[in-house]
Amino acid sequence: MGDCEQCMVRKLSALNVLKGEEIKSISGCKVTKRIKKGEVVFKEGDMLNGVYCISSGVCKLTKLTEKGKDQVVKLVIKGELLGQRSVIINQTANLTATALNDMEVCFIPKQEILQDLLKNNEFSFSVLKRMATDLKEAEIAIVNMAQKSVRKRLADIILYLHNNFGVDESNYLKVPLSRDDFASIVGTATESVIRTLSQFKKEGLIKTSGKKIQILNYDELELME
Amino acid sequence: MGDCEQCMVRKLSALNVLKGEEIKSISGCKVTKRIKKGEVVFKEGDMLNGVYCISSGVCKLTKLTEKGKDQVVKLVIKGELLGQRSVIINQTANLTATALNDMEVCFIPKQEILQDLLKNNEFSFSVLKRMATDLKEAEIAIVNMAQKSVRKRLADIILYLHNNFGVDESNYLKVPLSRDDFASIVGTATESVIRTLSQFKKEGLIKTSGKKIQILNYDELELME
DNA sequence: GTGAAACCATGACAATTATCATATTTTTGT
DNA sequence: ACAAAAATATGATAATTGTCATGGTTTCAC
Repeated sequence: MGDCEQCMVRKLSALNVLKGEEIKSISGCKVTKRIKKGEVVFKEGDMLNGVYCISSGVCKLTKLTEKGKDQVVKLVIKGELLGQRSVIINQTANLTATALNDMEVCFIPKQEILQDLLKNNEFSFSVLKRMATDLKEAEIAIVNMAQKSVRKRLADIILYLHNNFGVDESNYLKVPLSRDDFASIVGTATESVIRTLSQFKKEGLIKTSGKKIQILNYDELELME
Repeated sequence: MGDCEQCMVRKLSALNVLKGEEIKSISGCKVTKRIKKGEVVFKEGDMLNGVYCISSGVCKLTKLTEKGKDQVVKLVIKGELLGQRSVIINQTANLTATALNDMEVCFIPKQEILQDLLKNNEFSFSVLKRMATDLKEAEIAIVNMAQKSVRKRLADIILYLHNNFGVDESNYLKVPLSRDDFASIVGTATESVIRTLSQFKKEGLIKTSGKKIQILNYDELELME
């Protein structure tokens, strides 16, 4: 149960602009939770009683399609808030949040956040800016989904994982995604992912070891049309 | 040059929560513009000096892909603000706005909006709620792009146009989209749109007259998988 | 009104992606 | 360590979608 005032993660998030009093208040009512890999933080349709500030770990936000498949909409990382949108518009969650590795999150009750939003203009402007950025990214995602091939979308997500989540000591991507996860990010069949990764291997773009992936030719992945 | 205080369109928008003083100030500095069908309001990459409040007409927001195609991200209608995101995060426009029919818009300078956002908490919370809703819709669009067939996406947009923009006296869709526009909304080739519309005609789902489209079987368009 | 330009339509074919079947490998629980 | 379960891999084939070519229609400026 750390002190929010000192928390480095908070300083990365929209909560960074909160003042002493507000932070003390959050410190007093927040609840720290550990979430294991594969566990669900909240589900599409849940009414959220607060937001989650991610301290460590990575989480996927998915939406269930009519065919019963999951589609990943966004990967979320330390320093981002989960569930803020549902709290702001007071609706049930639009997406399901599932941990991709072990996570630590701080749960902050809804009324605490709403109170700060209404009182502290700098804070609501800060949340507004984050949301504007999220919206911009979502728009880009729409265009990519609509216009890029499965092959290119898969190359893109590999590069994205490399750039945003880094590599381990032997240069393999850190985030452990299954072929199924890749499929639901790219929006394609699992077999298509497997086939395309095999193709990438043949072309010397990547190499794999079990489910781990290492980039061999960054530039060509990026330049792929 | 109407008076914003009385403006019904403003009352539909996020500007509805502004108070007397603020509205008078906007009334004094806003500029009303007429934009003809096909004209560009602003272009991807432009630095916007304000936001546009749409009084009448419909406009498409597009993004240019690497292949040089336009992808429609959103259709925007009376009562919505254009360019708010760019103004809030102080970046160049991410999308191009083009009039689909003759439009009337009110241009409100950036500093006016920013000043109100920083001073009036109710206003920034109102904008925040709108943006949260936009984000939710964008997420749904990502899932639809990823998971639905061209055939279903085309059916969806026809239903959307019917529900949101209505029909004329002979039941044809009011918004005049070309096959090209449909293609860049659905994210497919123009020929695929034409073919699929022909298919819909054969199946008795729609009928056409020139470029105008009329829905004959709403339910089946909706139930299509 | 008329000719040019833009738009719509369809065929033929190629490329991409999905689906189903069936091995093989890796991971996991005990 | 070992069996069961899950995940990965690959082939065969079908369905969807894209591309190129070509011709007919509508729209619009003059």
